Amino acid sequence: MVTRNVYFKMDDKEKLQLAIGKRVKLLREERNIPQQDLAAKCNVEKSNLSRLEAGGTNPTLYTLKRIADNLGVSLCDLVNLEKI
Amino acid sequence: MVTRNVYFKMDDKEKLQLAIGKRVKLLREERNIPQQDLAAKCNVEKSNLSRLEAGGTNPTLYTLKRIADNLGVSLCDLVNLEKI
DNA sequence: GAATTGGTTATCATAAATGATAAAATAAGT
DNA sequence: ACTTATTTTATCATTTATGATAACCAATTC
Repeated sequence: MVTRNVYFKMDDKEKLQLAIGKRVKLLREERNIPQQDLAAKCNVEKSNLSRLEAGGTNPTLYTLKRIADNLGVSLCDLVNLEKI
Repeated sequence: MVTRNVYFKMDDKEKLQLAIGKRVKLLREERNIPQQDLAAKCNVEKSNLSRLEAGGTNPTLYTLKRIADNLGVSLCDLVNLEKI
């Protein structure tokens, strides 16, 4: 049995994922852009974007950058999340 | 024009990676924190952090969050990159 | 009711991020 | 020059983000 030395509580990651998902969904819906349209613009699979908005993934910087660009916000603005 | 790209053409992803790496390195050095110390605090491998600062990886949001926290900046601030 | 629209969920494959370790290179101090 | 500290680089294993596809659900619209 390998004991991993986890510095952060395990649900910090999950909270972060939920927060970024919520933020993307909010910004997208404010602009009335269907999920699949945003996905297409960003060159991400719609299933992937659905998972992301649901907090089911820990997106990479590049994925976030493409989403930010196509939502018309800065990367900084996109990751301006509620306190976690 | 012949677009043969004999000379290396950096794509957006690579530029982004270089930019975030540069930013992390700058913030870390401003605080006089050795790479290995920051890596340990963030619970990331020092080799991983070295690659990240060199622009050799496309970090996930959670990795960036841990780095931001341990550098004492917000995520928003960490990804406040030069125009790409 | 059938078709459409927007979204979700499941599964599998692949690419890539990260972990883990070691060695080599570089810088800094004595 | 000799340590010591710091960083870089290489390699391999593991985990996971993403791609790709399909099926499904819930409203709407014709």
